[in-house]
Amino acid sequence: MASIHEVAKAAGVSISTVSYALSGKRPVGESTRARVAEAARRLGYQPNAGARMLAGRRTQLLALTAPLHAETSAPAHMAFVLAVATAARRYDYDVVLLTEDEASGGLSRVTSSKLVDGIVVLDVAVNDQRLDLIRELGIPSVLVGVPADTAGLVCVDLDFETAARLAVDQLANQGHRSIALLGDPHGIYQRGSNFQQRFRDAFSTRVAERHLDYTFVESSQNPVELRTSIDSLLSVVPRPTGLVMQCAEPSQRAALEHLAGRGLRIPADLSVISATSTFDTSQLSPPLDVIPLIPEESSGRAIELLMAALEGPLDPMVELIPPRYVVRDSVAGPPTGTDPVTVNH
Amino acid sequence: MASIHEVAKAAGVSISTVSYALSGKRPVGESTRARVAEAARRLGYQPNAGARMLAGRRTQLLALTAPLHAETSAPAHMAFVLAVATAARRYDYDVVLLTEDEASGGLSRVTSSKLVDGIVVLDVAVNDQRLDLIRELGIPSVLVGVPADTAGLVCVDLDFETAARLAVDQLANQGHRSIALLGDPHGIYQRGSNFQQRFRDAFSTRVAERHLDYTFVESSQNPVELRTSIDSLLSVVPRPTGLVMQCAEPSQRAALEHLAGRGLRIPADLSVISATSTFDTSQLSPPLDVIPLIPEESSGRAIELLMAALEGPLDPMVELIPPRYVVRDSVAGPPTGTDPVTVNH
DNA sequence: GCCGTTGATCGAAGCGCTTCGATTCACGCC
DNA sequence: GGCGTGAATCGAAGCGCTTCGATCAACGGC
Repeated sequence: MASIHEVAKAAGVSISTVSYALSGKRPVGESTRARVAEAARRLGYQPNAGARMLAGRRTQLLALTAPLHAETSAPAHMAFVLAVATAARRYDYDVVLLTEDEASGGLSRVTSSKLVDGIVVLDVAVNDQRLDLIRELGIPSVLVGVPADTAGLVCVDLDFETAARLAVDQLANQGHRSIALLGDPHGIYQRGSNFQQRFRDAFSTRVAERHLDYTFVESSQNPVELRTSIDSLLSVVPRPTGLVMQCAEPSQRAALEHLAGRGLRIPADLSVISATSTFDTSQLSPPLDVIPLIPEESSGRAIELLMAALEGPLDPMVELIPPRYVVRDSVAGPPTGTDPVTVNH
Repeated sequence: MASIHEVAKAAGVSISTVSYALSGKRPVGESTRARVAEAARRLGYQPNAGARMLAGRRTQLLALTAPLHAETSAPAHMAFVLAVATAARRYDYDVVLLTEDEASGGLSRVTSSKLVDGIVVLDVAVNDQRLDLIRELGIPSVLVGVPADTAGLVCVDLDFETAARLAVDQLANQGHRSIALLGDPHGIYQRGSNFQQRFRDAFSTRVAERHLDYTFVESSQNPVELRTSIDSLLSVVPRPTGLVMQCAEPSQRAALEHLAGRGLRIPADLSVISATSTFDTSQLSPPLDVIPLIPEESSGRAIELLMAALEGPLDPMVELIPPRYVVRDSVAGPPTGTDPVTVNH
């Protein structure tokens, strides 16, 4: 509750000296600085946020726009929201959460009332309605994700195309000739969620380049449908010997489960790679090779860029974070002809 | 970008008149009010947030503190965060997100810098470290959840005790004499998440009151462990004929799945109730009877109370929202002796 | 020894809004 | 006809901070 005046009085200096001593925007004598710092500490001084916004040019607040459809794969979203908030704090920024219905209205509101210094856009759709607004708002903004039209935008994301290639190549290099991709449920592609589409498309492109047999199936929350999908995968001829799972954690768990039930040993009978997963695959059985999607990484980089944009205009760009391939115990060469597999039915 | 001065000039009045015309805090002539409103609209006037905070006594900002441990059952949390933000907007409030590590530090910061008018506490632990701080902060606050010590606090939550009783009674009244509860994974109880404990404890109390045989097992993310738990449930003598699932959606799905695999028909062989679920159980097979936990309800009420607290001090209280029981197709009487069940092994 | 310099500090002007008197004007009453 | 009354409007004082000159003292060079 202490104001800058009280700190000034306690330290025996003027309020402007307090301001400079605390912000470091002008040199202040060492002893003075120490006295001010001590007084501020002792009084528990916290600059009034409103006054700061009004007088300064920074509000120390960021807008975080994340639709957060209750249905969407929430765990991953949550991790991103969390990561953005945490990263922002490293720069002394707090985050104002803008959701769903308010997506566009909220952005104009917090922008024109000068509540926030910048915007982080999460859960970017391929054709996102928020983007035109972002473009015309002219306020520093960074997207985590890559929409169809990136003109005038700063985007950060994992390089899903490379990730897809990495997955394909890993299997191809081990000698697999027939591979499969277990993607997300239909609704996710349909909704235009950007990265799943990018991954899937790059995957099929790479598979063609490597001249592999390729099967794509969508997963499902419904275990019966999921099993049907997996069964249909396994009945493809030639049977896929490599599987990439790019879907939510429960689906990956359920898929492993079902594969085990079908008598398939991983990696002896089937090599499996978990792709763009935000969870810990070392806890699965077997621990899966994984190309992780690390929310802290993309979000952290997004905040870095946003902070740079606050200093001065940034050129539009799309920054893709190189994926990593983590080896565990789920990939090997394809089963040899002399070691035929029995698939339970 | 228009300021109140420009609106005043455009409408040919003083800035104070603009302020009163827009806020309605003093009577303004009808024609004047119309002119002001029109000018504001035409100029796209949005009051400067900082100036408002500084001059007024409201910041129109709420702190939302939600640990959001990345591991915790995220989907439900997300829904609550979303619901709070949405409810706040109905009162023209925005929400500043405070997470994890920052839980306490963040609260002091946004409070003493007068950034926020009030606090919503989510994901309350039985013994939550944030609560002492909340108590001494003396700023309007509402918890969604009920901690062990509610002294001096305003809490809102579903009445989990009644929900538990409702579930037990529903089965007991149908004639079931042996029932089981499939709870959350061990870690959740251990972490002190409040409502799961309350539900479990009330459940066992009620079961004793109704003189039923009772089995409790924890669930697991790991499908193998989950199945083991369920198997151990089913081998209890007398075999439970009623099951209440109070765990995350994937576990409920997996459990149903496994039960079907074991050859148990629902509700013919086993009656099942889904409790405190935030998802749509009508999409499961079979559609489950459910005692829903509705984030919009608790969060909405929390915001209502918080708004009341902003008007004037509220007496500490614990407001429990009565649960509802939704009938679908998963509960019937216990199997009769003449209709013995074969359980696959 | 005087002046220009430089570094440290201060004073004051806002930032854009809310809010509290004060003012103005039209009206009706004695 | 003067005055009280009340509604409508205005002016100005902050809210607590940042920031831009201005001031001041100490110092070295001539």
